[in-house]
Amino acid sequence: MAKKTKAAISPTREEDYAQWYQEVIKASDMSENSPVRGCMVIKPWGFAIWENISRQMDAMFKETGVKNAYFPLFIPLSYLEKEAEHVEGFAKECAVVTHHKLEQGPDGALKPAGELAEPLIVRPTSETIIGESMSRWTSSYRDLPILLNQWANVVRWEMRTRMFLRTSEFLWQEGHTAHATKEEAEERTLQMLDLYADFVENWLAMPVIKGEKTVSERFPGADNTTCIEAMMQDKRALQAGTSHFLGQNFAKGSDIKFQNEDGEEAYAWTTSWGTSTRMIGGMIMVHSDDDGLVVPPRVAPAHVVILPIVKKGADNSAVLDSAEQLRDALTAKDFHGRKITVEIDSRDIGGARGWEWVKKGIPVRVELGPRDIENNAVFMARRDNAPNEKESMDRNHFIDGITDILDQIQDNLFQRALSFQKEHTFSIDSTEEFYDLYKKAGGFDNGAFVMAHWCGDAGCEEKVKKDLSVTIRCIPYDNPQEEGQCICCGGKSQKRVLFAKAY
RNA sequence: CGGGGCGUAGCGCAGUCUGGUAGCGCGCCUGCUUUGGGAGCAGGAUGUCGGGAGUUCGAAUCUCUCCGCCCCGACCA
Repeated sequence: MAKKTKAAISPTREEDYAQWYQEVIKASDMSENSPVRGCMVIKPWGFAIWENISRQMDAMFKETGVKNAYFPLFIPLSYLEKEAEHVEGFAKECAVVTHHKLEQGPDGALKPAGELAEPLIVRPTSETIIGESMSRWTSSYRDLPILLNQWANVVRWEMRTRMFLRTSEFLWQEGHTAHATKEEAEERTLQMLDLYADFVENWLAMPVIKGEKTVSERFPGADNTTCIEAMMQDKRALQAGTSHFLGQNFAKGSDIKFQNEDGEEAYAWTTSWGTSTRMIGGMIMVHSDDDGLVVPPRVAPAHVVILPIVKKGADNSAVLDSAEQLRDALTAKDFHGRKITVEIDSRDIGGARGWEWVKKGIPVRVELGPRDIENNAVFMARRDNAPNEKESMDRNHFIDGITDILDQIQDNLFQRALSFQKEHTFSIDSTEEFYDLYKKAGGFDNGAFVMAHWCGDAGCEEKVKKDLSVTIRCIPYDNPQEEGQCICCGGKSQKRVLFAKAY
């Protein structure tokens, strides 16, 4: 008799959320720690999710006229100094290259040699080096706008790292645009924010709240930072993407000038916007459960796993042939621009086989044995249902309906996450109630998203942060103008903002 | 970077206090029996005990030092 285990992942979310997160990643075989501090190895199952994310986002960017380019990994140290706030924001966490070769000492050990005249930093973000190019490419208003994106790795020497959420090196895309007018740049900033929200909601099935950062939370050097914030299952917020209106700050720093229609010299208006492998961390924390990873079908590495019921020593060729035919019938179909991807796992390892796929979060599992073949049926389980919830289905119905099933799972995951977010979002007007809610927050229960009034004063923002470790995640666009009193000082406020504990 | 915990087989851990042959469970390999949701029995393989230095006849165990991981903070473009 099999041992009874309630959940495939130990500890459960409730028992130890941080540890659960680590275990989900390990059990799903997405990634692992590397020998390099703070850097992870992304394994095929994890990288396939990133490939699906980047393929789709890339197509969406291009639909808006953005073109891809590539800029160097190394940035001259002096470039970082071009924008004052930018230096302040980044200098402390940069990897610096000071030498260009190694020499073997008498003891055989390799030592850096050949010191560089000017040190290079490994890019933490590329505004400054892309700005340098843009300044040379821009002389007339006819050269604008410049709409660029690059898929790249960046390095930020973080003090505390967590897989996918914050690693020293991470993969991302960074868009950089330059425009002739302020209005056009602001429009682009919001256009990309909307694109991010669209992608994250429809592909990662994560509901988000769009808004603007407060001054203290802005990107260093930006005039405005917009973001999308999502709620994790521990009720903490995760920023899933940002889009910045940089004003003319970087244009002035990098000398991005052009002559306008009146023949006058003007600085360009620039934007930058980015999303990273951090989205995968968010996806894990929004959808996964105590049985492991749950991946939305649209970004899943594979959609279906077929588990043929094989007997050791017996002639399994009929079952295996039937499995291959089923795979061929499924892979002939398209699902949102990608062929249905099918795995066949015919290992003879008993029930552990099915659990492995549960833990990997594959959307659909299909058992196929002699009885099913006799009845022209399949035994199907969905990852958005309990692991033991399975149904026998007519094989042809299954094949014809597979894209509908996947769409249902995708939709179900989104609706589930949306309900969760709504259930844990409150409007609060009483300071006491606000403090009570967050004072007991920790571990699995980090309170809620709270929509509360804020007077706009940085001191109030700071006080709440100091008292409760709760920050203003954003000033949501969807919140209406309304009279109210600041949750901290009682001063006048025109709008509710989003408070939460954050990752 | 501050506080705490930890590092022993692929994974999870005991052994460390009190120095004396390297252990357990799972996994893996082989065989037989099983098989529609984490199988059973038997046999077997696998270790620079995180690295370095020291104390000692002898170090996983004691001392120093470095590295890494996890948690809580600070920081987080």
